[in-house]
Amino acid sequence: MEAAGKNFRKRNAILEYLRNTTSHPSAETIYTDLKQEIPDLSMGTVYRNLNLFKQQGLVVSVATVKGVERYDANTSSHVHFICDGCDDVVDLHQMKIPASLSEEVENAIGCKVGTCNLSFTGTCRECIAGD
Amino acid sequence: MEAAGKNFRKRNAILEYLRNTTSHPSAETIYTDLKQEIPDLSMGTVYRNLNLFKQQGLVVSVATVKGVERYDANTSSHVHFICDGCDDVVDLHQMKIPASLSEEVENAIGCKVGTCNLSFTGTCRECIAGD
DNA sequence: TTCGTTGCAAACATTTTGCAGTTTC
DNA sequence: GAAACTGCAAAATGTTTGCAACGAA
Repeated sequence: MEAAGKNFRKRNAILEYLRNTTSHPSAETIYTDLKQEIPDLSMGTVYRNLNLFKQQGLVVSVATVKGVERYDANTSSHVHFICDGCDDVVDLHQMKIPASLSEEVENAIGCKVGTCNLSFTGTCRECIAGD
Repeated sequence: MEAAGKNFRKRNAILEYLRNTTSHPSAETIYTDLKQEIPDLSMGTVYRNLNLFKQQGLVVSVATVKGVERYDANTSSHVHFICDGCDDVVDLHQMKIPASLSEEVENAIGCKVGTCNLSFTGTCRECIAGD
């Protein structure tokens, strides 16, 4: 796959894990889940690869919830709801961010915009019910 | 000021500091700056009071930039631009978030929305110039 | 053999906390 | 004296990194 690449089993497993979920997991969650199929996986590998993916633009960090970074392989900018109760991060695909907003920001302060992030926090339906 | 309150000198200094700036400082920045007028200030006090203010709704955390939380005494929801180069967080008062968006989210997934956060990341004018 | 990837554990940075001392009422 | 605030330092938490070992070309 890559120029001088080798031994990608774990790297690919981490990327696949992220591509097959919409739950915006933390490094810890990825590690714990993958550990079951790959017992000799280490946290260092998870973090190293997550940072690599971020550099390559394959993965973005969508939020930091209570001090913990959350990752997403869906890199197109979309809207999130973050529950203060259960820390769930859910996609709101039905809502769109007008691309024109980024230009508006660039014109306003003369910057170059890379990403745009819109998120809501509050209490999710389950946490309201469970009280 | 408060029911059984006492000895608010440092607490008030921290809150005033936040109210007199638009720079969205970190706990560390607040500590370092205030330390000059209050030499016997400690980080514990800064963190303890920031968390208290958050609980009371006097202060919000607007972002986590490179693992460091950033605070703002302007609790009305507004838009931010975060520079990847110098980590500056700047207000974009000219842009407004329609309040109707929160309702839209609540209707979409049956949650209760508390806050709404819109931010852009990229490179600020100074960092573009300085390269 | 060479070079990238990994496990492990130590290092690091940020934030929280326990405790004893101080201040205000 | 009671209750709240604070300094200090230790602890807790999340993340990064050095190093030796491993695996694929």
